[in-house]
Amino acid sequence: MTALDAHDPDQAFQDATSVCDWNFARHMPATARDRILSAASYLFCHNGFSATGIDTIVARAGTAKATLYNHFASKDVLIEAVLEAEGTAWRRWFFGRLQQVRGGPDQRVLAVFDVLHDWFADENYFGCPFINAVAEFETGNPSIRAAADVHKAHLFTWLKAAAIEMQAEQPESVARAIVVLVDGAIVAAQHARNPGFALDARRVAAVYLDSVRA
Amino acid sequence: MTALDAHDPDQAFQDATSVCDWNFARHMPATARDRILSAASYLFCHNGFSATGIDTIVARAGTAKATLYNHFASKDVLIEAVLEAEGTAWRRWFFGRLQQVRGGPDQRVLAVFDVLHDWFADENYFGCPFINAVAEFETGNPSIRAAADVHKAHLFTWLKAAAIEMQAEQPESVARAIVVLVDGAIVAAQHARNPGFALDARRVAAVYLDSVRA
DNA sequence: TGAAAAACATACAGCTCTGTACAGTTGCAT
DNA sequence: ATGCAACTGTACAGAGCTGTATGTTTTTCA
Repeated sequence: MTALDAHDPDQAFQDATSVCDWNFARHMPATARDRILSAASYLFCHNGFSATGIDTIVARAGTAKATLYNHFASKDVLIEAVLEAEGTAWRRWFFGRLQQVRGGPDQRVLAVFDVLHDWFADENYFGCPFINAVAEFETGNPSIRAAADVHKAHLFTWLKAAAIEMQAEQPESVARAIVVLVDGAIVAAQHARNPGFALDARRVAAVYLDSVRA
Repeated sequence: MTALDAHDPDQAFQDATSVCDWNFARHMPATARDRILSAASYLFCHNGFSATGIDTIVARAGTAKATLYNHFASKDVLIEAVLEAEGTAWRRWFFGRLQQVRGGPDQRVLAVFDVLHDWFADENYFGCPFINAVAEFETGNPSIRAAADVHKAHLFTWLKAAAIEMQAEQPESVARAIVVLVDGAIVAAQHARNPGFALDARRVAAVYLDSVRA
């Protein structure tokens, strides 16, 4: 850990500024609140939620501990705020990329896995923060599960709309199938540190979508 | 938490004895070492690794703390031992179930998702311990990742053998695809608390296997 | 039966972590 | 310029957690 040289904010955000920008922590944050959110997000994703202490966060953010507790009532509240900020930024990036795709609904669904591939290839990819949070707080904090539910609902809704557009007979069933492929790619790529699982998932999705086309 | 009444070992294992037996913690353990492993496994899976303290483990196991440290040098060593024991028991159950399946290799691969469904339906299902452990110790303890790799390698090898048997052109590619579906089903079922995702994954796998049959 | 090994109960040392207190400093708007 | 709000730096209280020490009781096995 380099908690000491991270005392300088410029230094702290240097290694987080590269490749693509799915992570809101990439943008040099102006306010102290944003610096805290950004530092916490980086550390939570790298080292886990419980394993990351408040002192490490404020050291990386370059703020005083009192400032953190002025903005966030407790570590749990901070975790929820990080998940919400990270989720919002990720969805903006993800669905923004998908909006640029030309082609029919099935092409758009297949593009999901291309965008995932870019995500997985990032050096700062350590799995989906929501999946990791649910894994860590299994039966502990219910509001963390709720945040994950909201996040996953966005993807499900998008997929179901695409399935309807491609006139699938059971659009919810199609959406669930693609969700399984997305979650599986996320976890497999995280474990193997190999973005290629996105393309494996894509192959399967292509075959599957062929079978449900009206 | 019922750490107090769990002082009685019989009581402690009562709520863990039901349905099916993928979990070695189900069997009333004889030795103190097994009781510790079993209690730790239960608590780690329910509440997470960091969130579970040594005192809670020995309270549930009904042993003295010194006994725990006689058998396991540290909490990290205990975590590794739990993962190994849980992984061994799970694989014995899982592949044992698959060995009873009649039919060709594709029928055997599809049966994977039926067995997963039974796993997901268990009231003590809280996701795959290895996936959860990697999520929690992302960059922390390398030997935990190694244990997860070993576990996943067993499944991959089994799937690849089945793919070879069904004369797929690229058996490794087929195995990776099924791994994605398995991981996805595990995570989706864990998040939604809905075992049905195993059947969604199965539908997709059936279509996919049709497409790769020689 | 009797000695050795294992397990038990309890207390506690040492450390880390969360969250608070407080006095001093900066920045900004009117 | 001045007042206000936000931020800083440091210290510390309180709790919890890991791991150890010690003396007693139970189990094992020859």
